[in-house]
Amino acid sequence: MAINKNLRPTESELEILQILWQRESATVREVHEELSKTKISGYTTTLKLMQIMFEKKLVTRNDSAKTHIYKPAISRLKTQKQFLDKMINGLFYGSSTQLVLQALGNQKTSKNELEEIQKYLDNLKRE
Amino acid sequence: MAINKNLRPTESELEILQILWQRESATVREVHEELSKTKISGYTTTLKLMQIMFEKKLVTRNDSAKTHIYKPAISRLKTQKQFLDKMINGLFYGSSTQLVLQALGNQKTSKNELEEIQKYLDNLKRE
DNA sequence: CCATTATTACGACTTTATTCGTAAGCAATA
DNA sequence: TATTGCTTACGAATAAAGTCGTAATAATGG
Repeated sequence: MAINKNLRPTESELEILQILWQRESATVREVHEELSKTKISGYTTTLKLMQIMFEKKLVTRNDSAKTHIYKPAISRLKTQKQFLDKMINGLFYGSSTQLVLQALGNQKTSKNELEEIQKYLDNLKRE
Repeated sequence: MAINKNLRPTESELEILQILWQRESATVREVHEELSKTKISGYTTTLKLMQIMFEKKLVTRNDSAKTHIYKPAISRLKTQKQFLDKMINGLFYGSSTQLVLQALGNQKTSKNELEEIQKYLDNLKRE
């Protein structure tokens, strides 16, 4: 009876969470508009997804007005960590260093960003 | 008729690929033994998965002998990159730097590893 | 007050992923 | 040669994710 399976958001749910994290809160309509910029699907699809997310407690909602207002119920950081860990273990043989090197190599990273990372590394080394 | 959808390996498929990348090649039995260390499922499940992976061209196989021998058909690096990119875009708003900082913060990283990363960063900056 | 529009609720269908049972064949060996 | 065991092939059941149609209801404007 689904007591409390540790829920990982699915891919579609993640897209919706991304929007909610950015906007703090949003209606189904607003989320759907945003999603429509990059993918096609019906309004009721978005609605249904958000209702399911509510049941899973991935979002909260204020239903005092007819048009409900949704907010994320899980934190962006915690979710990122969850997925990062899965990826490190599932694809990088448990080595976060490998993942970091890959990530830096893949993308173009600006000099400023590189220095930001170096500063961060210096701090880490001091601890 | 499934011409050539760009196939992302599923979670189970990734587990199998991990093993194949490590061993270079393996039989279904060998993969299954390895998987059994960390999860329970029947032999034919592993078999079926690997057959599907063959259809999807995620692996190749030598079926000249009765017991087929499987090899990965996609590279570890390419696959890591594929998933990294998806993650950066889908969860880190396109910023690989954010992902890197998160990853370093999450896990315990040894001093040696930190220095390895720094060396790598120095090289990157020079380019 | 009535017609129109927007919203939620709900159920059903589709597709993809995972799991396994069963049948058939081969190969070693008693 | 029978028997046993390991292998592949295949189909089907189950589960999970995503999609949408339809109905009911609330809100709004003439």
